[in-house]
Amino acid sequence: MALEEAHWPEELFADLDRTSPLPMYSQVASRLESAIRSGVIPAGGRIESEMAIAERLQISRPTIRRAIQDLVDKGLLVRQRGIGTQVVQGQVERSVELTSLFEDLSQAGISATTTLLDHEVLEADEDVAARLSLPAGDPVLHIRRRRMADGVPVAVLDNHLPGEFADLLPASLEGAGLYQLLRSRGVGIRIAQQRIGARACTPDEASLLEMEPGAPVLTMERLTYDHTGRAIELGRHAYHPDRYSFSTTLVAR
Amino acid sequence: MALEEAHWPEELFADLDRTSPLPMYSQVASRLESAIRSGVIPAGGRIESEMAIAERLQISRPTIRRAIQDLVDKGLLVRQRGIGTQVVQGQVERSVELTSLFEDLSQAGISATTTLLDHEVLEADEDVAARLSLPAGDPVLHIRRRRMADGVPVAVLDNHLPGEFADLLPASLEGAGLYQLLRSRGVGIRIAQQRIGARACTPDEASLLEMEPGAPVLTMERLTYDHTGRAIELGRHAYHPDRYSFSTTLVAR
DNA sequence: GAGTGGTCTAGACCACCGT
DNA sequence: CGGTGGTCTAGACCACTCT
Repeated sequence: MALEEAHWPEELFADLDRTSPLPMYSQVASRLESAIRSGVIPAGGRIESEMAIAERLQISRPTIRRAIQDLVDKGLLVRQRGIGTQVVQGQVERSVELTSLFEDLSQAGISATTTLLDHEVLEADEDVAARLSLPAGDPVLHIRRRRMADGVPVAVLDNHLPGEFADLLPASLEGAGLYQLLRSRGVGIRIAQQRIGARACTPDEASLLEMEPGAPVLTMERLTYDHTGRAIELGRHAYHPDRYSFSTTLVAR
Repeated sequence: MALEEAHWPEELFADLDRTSPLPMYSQVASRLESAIRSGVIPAGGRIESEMAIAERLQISRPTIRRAIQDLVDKGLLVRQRGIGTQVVQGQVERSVELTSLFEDLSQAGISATTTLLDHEVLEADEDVAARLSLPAGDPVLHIRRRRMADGVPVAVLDNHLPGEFADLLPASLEGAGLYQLLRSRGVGIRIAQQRIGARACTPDEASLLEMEPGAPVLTMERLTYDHTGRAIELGRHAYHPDRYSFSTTLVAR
């Protein structure tokens, strides 16, 4: 039985721009990705070989290879030596990148609002200090917020940050996401280690999230690092499980 | 203030083997990783430049670059153009790769045992069929298991697989992990899309997991694909939240 | 044997950072 | 300015699969 052959419309790579600040591998990957997501290249179908694409686009094989590898790492493509490269079957899920809850909601077209519940500078206890790679007793900013989506409470967010962020204004924290504020100060989140679990909600959370006391909440503890590898933020969050969940896609190397 | 300089013991890369079936980039990466995890290269410290390592090891820069990039993707290193490459601060967490619960437990030195609760061949309903990319009505194997760790119940695992796996023996399902059985049949899991949430447990789950009725459970729905991109398994699992949680580390690209 | 992806090489130019 | 990582090239050899 013959595998589906790949014949792509010529326009697919029509607007590649060698002078663009975007790297060529990125341009090729994004065009391939949209062709896959739109079904132009069908699920289960084979794509052309690396050499064939390289020759067609007049781009070297390593560059094409990198574009394809990026999509393999995203879980859209699968490769087999001696066979070729195929599109993964089944609908492709848009995976959660490293984003904040605020950005997740905004991107879904949902208006997110925030209520600031706590905003104080404390001396770091041993646990928080160790997580943030600070000496115990150093000042840390502690904030606690409630996040609503379209008027419905979704999560209670509890965060600790190094003392130098103590000047984050309460007003600004109600108007934007934390990562957004940090980015505007030149601090980009690069790495996040997180642990996801569940427990019964506290009485406090029950009233904030408008749940029955003792009802389940989804919890996430997240430690984030910036582009220099420095610990920036420790978050302990509780989510209303009917209104939020975590999606990821894993790819074996 | 001077940044910590990197002077590595000469033995670090002593046993690199060009004739090994393991690629050079993999050998270099694993040695760098253990040097970081063991503290030989301290947290926050800078490593040598790509060119310096390449010259020292007599390996080309692209190969060294790939080794380093693998560790960046794992969240162990951070790179800045014009500056160099540094180790991320804070203790490095061993992140969850694409593994099954059974393997997770085994690797932690915990003895995992399984009780088979259900084992039947059904006609796929529309939902299951769509997820597995099968026509509705096709036969599918449905299994339900309870997983114990050191004699304590940890999770209830509910799975659907394409009908061709209907010959998986009940006995073998009690003695090994599902992925392990599939691998021994030549089916390797390559991609997993998963959604993690929480809810109150059912009465059935309460007795199986030895919990109070209505207590919170951590849930995961996972759809896995093999190396050819074909959907292999749909899992719906419920975990005792005091005995299991999910850890991941995300890296921005 | 022909074609595929997996690895590796030896260069090149660039953008960016520190001094 | 020299050094760093980011991108790109044009080859090469290999292991593997299908015919």
